[in-house]
Amino acid sequence: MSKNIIPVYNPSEIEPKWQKRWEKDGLYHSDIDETKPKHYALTMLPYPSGDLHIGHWYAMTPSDARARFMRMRGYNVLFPMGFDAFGLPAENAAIKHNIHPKVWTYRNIERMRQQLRSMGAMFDWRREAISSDPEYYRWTQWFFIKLFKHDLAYRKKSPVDWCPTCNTTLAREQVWGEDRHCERCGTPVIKRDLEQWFFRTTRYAEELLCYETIDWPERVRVSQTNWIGRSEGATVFFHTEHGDELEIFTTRPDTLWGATFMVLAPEHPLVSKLTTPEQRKAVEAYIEQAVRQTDVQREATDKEKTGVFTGGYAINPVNDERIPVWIADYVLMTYGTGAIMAVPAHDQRDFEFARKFGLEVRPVIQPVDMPELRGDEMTKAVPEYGMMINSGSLTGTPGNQAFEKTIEFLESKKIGHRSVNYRLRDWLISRQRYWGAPIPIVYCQQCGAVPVPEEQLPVLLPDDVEWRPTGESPLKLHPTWRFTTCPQCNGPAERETDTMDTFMCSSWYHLRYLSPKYDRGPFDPREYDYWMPVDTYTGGIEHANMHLIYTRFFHKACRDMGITKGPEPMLQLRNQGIVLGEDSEKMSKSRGNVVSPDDLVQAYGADTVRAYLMFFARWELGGPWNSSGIEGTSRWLRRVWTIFLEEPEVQGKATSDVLRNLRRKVHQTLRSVTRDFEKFEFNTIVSALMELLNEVSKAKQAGAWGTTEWNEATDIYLRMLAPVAPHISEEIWHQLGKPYSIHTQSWPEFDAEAAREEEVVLVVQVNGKLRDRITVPANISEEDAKKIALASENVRRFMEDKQPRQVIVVPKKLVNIVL
RNA sequence: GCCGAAGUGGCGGAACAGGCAGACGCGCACGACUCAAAAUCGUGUACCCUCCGGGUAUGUGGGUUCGAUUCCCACCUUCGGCACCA
Repeated sequence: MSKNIIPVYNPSEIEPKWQKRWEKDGLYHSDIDETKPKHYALTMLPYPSGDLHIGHWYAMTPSDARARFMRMRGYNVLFPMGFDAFGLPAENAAIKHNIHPKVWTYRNIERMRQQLRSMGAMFDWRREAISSDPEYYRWTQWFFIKLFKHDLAYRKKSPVDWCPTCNTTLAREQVWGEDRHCERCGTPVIKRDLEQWFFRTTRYAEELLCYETIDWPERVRVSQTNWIGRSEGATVFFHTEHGDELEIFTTRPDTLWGATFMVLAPEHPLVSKLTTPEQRKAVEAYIEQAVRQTDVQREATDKEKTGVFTGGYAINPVNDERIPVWIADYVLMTYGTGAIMAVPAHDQRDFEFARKFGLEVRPVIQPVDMPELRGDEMTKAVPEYGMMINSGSLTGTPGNQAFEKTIEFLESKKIGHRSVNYRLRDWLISRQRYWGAPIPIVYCQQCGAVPVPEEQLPVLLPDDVEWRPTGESPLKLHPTWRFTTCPQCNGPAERETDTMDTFMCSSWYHLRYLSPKYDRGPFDPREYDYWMPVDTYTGGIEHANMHLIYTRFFHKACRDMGITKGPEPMLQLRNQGIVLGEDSEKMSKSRGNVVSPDDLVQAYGADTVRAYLMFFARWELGGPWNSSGIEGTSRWLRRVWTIFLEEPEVQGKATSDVLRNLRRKVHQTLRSVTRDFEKFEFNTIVSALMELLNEVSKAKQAGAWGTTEWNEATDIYLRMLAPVAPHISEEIWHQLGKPYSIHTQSWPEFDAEAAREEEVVLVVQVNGKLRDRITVPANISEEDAKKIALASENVRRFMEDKQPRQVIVVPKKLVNIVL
């Protein structure tokens, strides 16, 4: 029975109340403050699809909690939010519902702003940036021109991946899976030969492999390293019989003497010249079918090798041998030089090809532990290193020197050199779609591709377009937009009608947040100097090889152009996992397993949803949703409410032991919660707070209410709760008459003395098996611990009068008696 | 095939530095309150046995160690990524 009647915990009343108050007071405004250390906490910005998904909550609320924690620890924290608002879904919705992409997008943004506000996150909305605003994409275009002027953007005709459903080209990173499907819609892509704009990401391949200055998860670093795909080897110059240079890349220069033929990609420019009249028909037929095939068919690894002899020959520069030149689709035009030397004895692919077409297999490497290799008897290639044989002057070179010696040989003869190749390609940024930032280039018959002068930016996206997809850029179909005059010669000219990949917009949004209204540059340099780099970046792992490579490239390119500073844009990265449906499947409307955060907020309140999202799984792993589990966090917050607000009948009667134990538990929890916030271990933060509440509740029953210890416990508890559940903590804080706002309070001070244990439970083992537990003073000596353990009746029973061979004492933990 | 992550009660998960396996929560069972139910509060809850007291358990099999969920080796399963990259 309580003395006072308190109102029930009603989140739907207190949450909007405090959200309005915080907004009105500008509680979460972050401004430059040189007196405090800064902390730029960034969470990946959402695409305005129309509804905030539980996945957004899962990504954002723990990030918010941690940003709040950092703020309480004395940092001046910037935690902004915005929208990645250009992109295909807007156009698809436009087509489906006959609504303008712009109207659709901005309507969604408005709705999502409301949903985001319901989280009670500490977003500084003054810094909101929307990538489809002209004042934003003006600077996206400005960056494009900078890259263009520094030779980091170029236009090239090349076979590119085309999604027939989305009617646009895709960057390589946007083509996924074994069947090479479109990242967005799942349609297998096809190849088209198109003039497209690229950024020279490959120029930064080497630097992108260095992660020394950043604290990023291993799995992201490994994934990027694999994506970049560095290979060390040699470039070697072969020649055709006609004297044309035929450059190849190999990772095994030591096998050069075993090259018995060469293979070119069907698209290789020298194919036509090499082909003899007798072979022309067969070669052309092969090329035609290769082009017709999808990449899926062509690049299937289990497919039998196919190819055609060109009739032409090349000269191997190491031994002047004349070897036949073939074409085959297992050689890709997009890697290396599109041509290889084939060494069937030591490369499995070349081996399969040679066997199928009856070409010579000549071993030139003899591993020590293998019987002598004979080309006509081998059943598979031998890729291991070994002693060089049949290799002219290098014959006899041992395996561990073969690579280096051959490179020295090539360089001294000037027929090749050491080189490094990357799997990474240049970033294709052209999109044949409407709803994106127009590429600010004008084509003039006299002057060629001319960048739009900076003072004329932005190149505005017209509203009156036909956005029905035709395979052409919608802007091309606009009656007037594309026609303009050349900024250089004033002659008639046409605008580029492709728009930019939206990953371009999201490569620099963290900079626009700094000063979204700034109009003298993409960002205010004062803000940049104070806030950058981003200290903590949180978001989905799916961006490991896309956004997170692009944004690093972008930063490094800008650094070299004098726009940004430092080696990296984001110092610390942490990824959350994915929340699956209750059926353990990916959430989707068609499966009917979508969890709506709005419904949950209505039923339980934002604080409960936040706490449950932190509690229910390890953040970096995610997992299936469990709708009954949320009852636990809901119950917990209701108990927090009554335990701290409801005055009990029993007061001030607690024994000193009870109070000492309460203090100890409070400070032990403070230690673990602090540590877990630092380590992004949100689930144990919530469980530690639940555990402490159980202790607090017992102390209350034992009469602790009203004591100094009780007041300290309340104060520390609410401060620790504040980042997790910002509304209820503010409300209780307020009702207890403490000064507004709890969110501007500092993080509690840890008292090591209070947290200290005076007694510990000593575990006693005999031969490693638990036989007794004895409570002893924490500062017991090893000798005494040993004595007490040996005196235990239970222990004596299992010792069977034997003498211990060894007694291991782990201070404050255990005694193990080994017989 | 290659690379990465993960396998712990009925379920989500915890275990900081090699030292009590299963914290915290869900679920379930029983009890209190109630005319009753909900809510709330309390107690219990890995499995097996001969239930006093033992034994067995962290995907599987080995190893190191007084002692292994934790370290090492081999393997299995699930998930994610890459895939003829010369």
